[in-house]
Amino acid sequence: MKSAEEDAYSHTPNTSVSLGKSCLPSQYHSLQSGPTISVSISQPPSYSAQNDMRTVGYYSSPSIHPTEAPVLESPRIEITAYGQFPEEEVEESNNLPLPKQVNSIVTLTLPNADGYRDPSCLSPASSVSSRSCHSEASSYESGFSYNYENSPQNSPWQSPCVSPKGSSSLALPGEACTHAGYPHNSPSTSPLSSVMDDSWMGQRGSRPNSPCGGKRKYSFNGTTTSKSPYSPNHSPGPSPHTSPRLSVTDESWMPNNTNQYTNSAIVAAINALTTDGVADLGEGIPLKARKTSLEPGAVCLKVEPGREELSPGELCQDEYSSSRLPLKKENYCGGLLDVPSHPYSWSKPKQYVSPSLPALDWQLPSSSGPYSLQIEVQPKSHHRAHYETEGSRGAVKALAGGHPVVQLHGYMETEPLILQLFIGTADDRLLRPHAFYQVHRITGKTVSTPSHETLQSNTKVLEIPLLPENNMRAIIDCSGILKLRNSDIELRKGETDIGRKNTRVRMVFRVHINQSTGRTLSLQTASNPMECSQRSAQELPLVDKQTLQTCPAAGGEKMLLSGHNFQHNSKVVFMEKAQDGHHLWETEAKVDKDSSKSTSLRIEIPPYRNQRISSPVQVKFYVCNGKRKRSQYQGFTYVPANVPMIKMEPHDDCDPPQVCPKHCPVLALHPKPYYTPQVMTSMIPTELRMGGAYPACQQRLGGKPSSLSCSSSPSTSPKLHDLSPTTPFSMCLSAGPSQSPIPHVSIIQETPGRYQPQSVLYPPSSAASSPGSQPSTPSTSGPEAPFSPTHCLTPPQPISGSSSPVTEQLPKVPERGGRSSSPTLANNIKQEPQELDQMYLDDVNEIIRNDLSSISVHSHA
DNA sequence: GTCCTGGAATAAGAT
DNA sequence: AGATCTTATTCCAGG
Repeated sequence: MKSAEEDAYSHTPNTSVSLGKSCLPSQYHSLQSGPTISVSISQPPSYSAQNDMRTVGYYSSPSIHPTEAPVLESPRIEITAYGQFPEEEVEESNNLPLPKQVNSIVTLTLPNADGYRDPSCLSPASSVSSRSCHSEASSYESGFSYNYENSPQNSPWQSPCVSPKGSSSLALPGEACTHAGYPHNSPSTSPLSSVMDDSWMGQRGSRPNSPCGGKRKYSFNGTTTSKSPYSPNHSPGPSPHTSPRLSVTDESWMPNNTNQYTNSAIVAAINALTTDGVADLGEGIPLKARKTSLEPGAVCLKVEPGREELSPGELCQDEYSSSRLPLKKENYCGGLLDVPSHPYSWSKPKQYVSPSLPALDWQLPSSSGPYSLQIEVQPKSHHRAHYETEGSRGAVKALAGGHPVVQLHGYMETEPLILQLFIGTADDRLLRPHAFYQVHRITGKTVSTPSHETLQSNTKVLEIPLLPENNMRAIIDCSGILKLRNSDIELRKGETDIGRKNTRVRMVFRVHINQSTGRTLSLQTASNPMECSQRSAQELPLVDKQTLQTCPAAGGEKMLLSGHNFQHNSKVVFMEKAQDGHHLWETEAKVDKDSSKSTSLRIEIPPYRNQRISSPVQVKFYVCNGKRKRSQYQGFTYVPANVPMIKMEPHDDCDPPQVCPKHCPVLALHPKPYYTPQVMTSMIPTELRMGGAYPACQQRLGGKPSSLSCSSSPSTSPKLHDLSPTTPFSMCLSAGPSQSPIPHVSIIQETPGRYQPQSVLYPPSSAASSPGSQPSTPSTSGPEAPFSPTHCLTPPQPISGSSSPVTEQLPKVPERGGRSSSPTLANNIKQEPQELDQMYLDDVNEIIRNDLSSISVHSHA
């Protein structure tokens, strides 16, 4: 079977896929013996499949072509969808589960056969994990490799910001399998999947490692199979065993990349054609995630009745989700999930009625004018996230017991607001929704804070009321963290981050304040990083705080490190790396073992290798408990002995400002020094707002406000993001070419092994929506491209607004191709590192150095 | 019975 | 290619 299967995938030049509800299983199986996959959807979906349809439409779009696949030589999969929605109709087909078109044929061109399948990537039937296949494919395709070396922990912090180039043909088999296996989308309940599993993975171990085969053994039992495999509604699944989890990689997770017609695309298309509302319920949410909140038979996210009252923002941003919602509720969630009664009524109109809210990956300020969103009580640095296969592991707690607390200061209105919470990344790149973790709503007796779960661009967002009577303060005792399987996420098209060792997250809070001017002010703040893995939490040292940020080159000063898992024999190593990642210097600091505890280490700053430095030098240090048990890098700066205090600009790597700790205690306590880029970036919007254009160096310049250095939140940016209804985010999409005279801003971020410049582009509108405008980042438009347009166009305001100077929001360039589905995505293009040749890199660095230099000089002056 | 947790077994991956 | 160490996931069991 396996061999046959592989064969089919490997050698079949043309694959015709027709999705058919009833025949899928068999059809799919036929695959094993034949080169042709014929899956037909003969039955109109009885669920909302807009997403899927959209996806399909996207894929079926004739204008889209895999950039890398030679059409003539590529294997082709023809999807004959009966009842497929035309792309244009998808959006308005909320209530049109039935196909408006029949026999639409989607022809997907795959990379040529050779590259199309990696011998090592076995079919689902094989025991080879798709993950490995996929991962390999991804890396391979991306042309990058993860260099964990750069980080003591091999951290994810360095996940490459590379967009997949598209064809992960290698993964095709697996994905195809996966999807084919769940033609009906109802991942969680689809009996088909069970069938598939049984027949395909029966040999596999209980551990699903791959999306392809990832199924728990218990799901193999025949009972899992439901009688009505095809209808989510029928989802038999009373038994939890029913599809414990399906591959997260369902179409919903697949970003649509223009140039990614790979297996993923195909699978996505297939799924789209066959998926029912269930699947897309959590379009971005892994089945399991949905499962957590579902009762048997209900395959959906915790969509409470109140869900209907999606915030405008949501509606706007996730038009698809909003459109789907009704269906979902009606079909699957109605009455199943009730929100605990709370004083706060979710049905209450949301305060932020702005049609367009900033995408989750946009960098927003934590304060503006009188308003300031602050995390009064930080969450513990460790929180073991639960898998979909596990029960909840409870709400995130605060270090001193209790739960995190967030408060909006400066808000004097009487209108309640909504506090949004989602799980963001904690690496040294721009804050963005974490691909491998999702916020998980906790309910129960112990939860005092009402919450409401929504979905925004594939990211679950918890909405919590901020009430004036509570002083706009909210106790976050309703938020847990769900871990998605790496293999599932990594298979998502456009996803460039890797899950392995990418276990740090931050809780990101947002609030949207409607101002009298009619504008909406969006503020955001992020918590300190939290380690979410069991092992890491137990073994890896973690530095939460450091009492010093800088010290004279002579060293000798004492610094107290606060954190976790410090050991008696913990070592603290200071080191310096060159831009190319080479170690320039490394030395061990003296640890005062007598005064050190598991949560604190007192060390003596070692002298810098060069006592005659004329300018501050950025170095790093980490705590080491032994081989492979190192903390993340912590930033530190050596300053010239005779230079008392300098408000330095970031180094080439854009590290945080080097402010003498003694002069800025707050900063000194700041646990994470590596967020400057975000802040800097966040500054841009203001510039744009003010004048439209901003100098390329503005980020560097603007990023240094003292407030920044003392900001309690790494992700917090000092600038205001004033949203105006008239300037919907979407406008970025249609932003006139006349804007952004200087659309290109470069910043340097540390990446594995070296410092790499990142480019943030604010291309003209045309570029934004034009695939071709994003040469280096297919993923940019990829994952969510299909949705983006809608999203952007959703704003009630005429796009004319787009002609106005770019949005005030600073669209952060999504670093994770698959993540941001925001329309802005299209506008913001992050050039992939690989796109920059060293020469360019050098040039950029040089320029920045010069700028910084001069700035420093001015500072001194 | 459902949550929460803490631990740990085990497979997949990385060295 | 095999051994060994890590990390990711799944399971268990107790409160």
